[in-house]
Amino acid sequence: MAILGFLRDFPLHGYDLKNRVASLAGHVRPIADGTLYPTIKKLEDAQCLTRRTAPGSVAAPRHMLEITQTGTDQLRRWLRDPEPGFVTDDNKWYVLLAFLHHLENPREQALVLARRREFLDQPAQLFFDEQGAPIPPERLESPFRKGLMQIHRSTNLTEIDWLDRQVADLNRRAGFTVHQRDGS
Amino acid sequence: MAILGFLRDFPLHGYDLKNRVASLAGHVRPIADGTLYPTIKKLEDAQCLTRRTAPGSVAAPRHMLEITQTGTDQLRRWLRDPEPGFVTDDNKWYVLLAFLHHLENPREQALVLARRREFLDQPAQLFFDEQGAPIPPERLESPFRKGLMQIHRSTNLTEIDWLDRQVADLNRRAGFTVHQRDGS
DNA sequence: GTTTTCTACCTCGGAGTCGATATATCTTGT
DNA sequence: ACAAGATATATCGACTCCGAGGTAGAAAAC
Repeated sequence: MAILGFLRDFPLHGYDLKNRVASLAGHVRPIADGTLYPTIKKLEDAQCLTRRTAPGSVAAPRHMLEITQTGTDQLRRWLRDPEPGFVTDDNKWYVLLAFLHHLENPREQALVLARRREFLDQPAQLFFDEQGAPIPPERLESPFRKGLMQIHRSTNLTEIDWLDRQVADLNRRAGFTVHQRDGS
Repeated sequence: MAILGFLRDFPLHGYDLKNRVASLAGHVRPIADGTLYPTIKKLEDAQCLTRRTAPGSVAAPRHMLEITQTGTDQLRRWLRDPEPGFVTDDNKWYVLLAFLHHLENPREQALVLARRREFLDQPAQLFFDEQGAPIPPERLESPFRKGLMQIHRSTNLTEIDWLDRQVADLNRRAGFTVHQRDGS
């Protein structure tokens, strides 16, 4: 998703992609060559991107990669109907968010944000006693577990706040669009 | 790490572990049987835990798992000197945090928190233009990317604040410990 | 009395990722 | 002229994890 998402902005070569994906995914965890290049080849085989060999501006020749219509469609499908992990895994969610603007339709964007919002809404019960009964934060003995739940709660509220404002904004814009369409 | 960490609290059987690990790791993403049971076997082979077959209180017979001294040592090694991913990956970091109290020595605990603090300190540069120059948040066109960086910044500050207070507290306690030891 | 459901454990194949290794190109230093 | 180092692409083996499937016991539903 990150590869096609970045290529949707402008054509890039593998080495450049590597750095950009590394900065984004789980912030600045370098992505391995053994992961990147086979994935590029896979996307090429699936006709999601084309490559043109260009002389290296600095060093060895580059393979300039360009997204195709098939690739754009694929990217939009991934964004519109993300796998569960992209909603529940913070790292994956942030990758999705970084490219959600490629999904153009505000209503569809709002629906994806709503899925995240729904996930964040379920109360976190992280720790249980021997009988399997949930332990409330104030009864936790470990200060680290207490902090973990505090941070979790606080960051969730921050994101929920942003999500709500964003969804409202998107629905407003979608409403305008409908109104304009109705009026024409 | 999560398996040994939970067993350090009290003995559990595999099925129970499954639910507890699922609640913790990346909050409520179920862990697959195909991951759990081979890992338990691996830990058993490494003498990190022992198993006793007990009659199932509800249904099929259970394998009650207990951590050994070797297992406790292994857990403490993982906590004391975590792999890079446990500091840079949010999900893994939260798992580590959930068991950091098993590391008993406040000074060692503080050192681990300091590693996380150091990681959070480096400024996040997530997006770059065609020339490779970083794009500041206010010049981002996508509201999602803008929000992504806002949320990232805000949640980082929340965690940094907690980390600083916690490290100070731990160092204070470590100081007391040294003083008591000196005085005795 | 039979099926379904929940508990509980285990294995196999496939997919994805990494780390190590190899190769080629161009620039820079000596 | 040559070596060193950054750029750039690619492959291979090892490892991890998941999902699908299988076994089995006990309780609940029909």
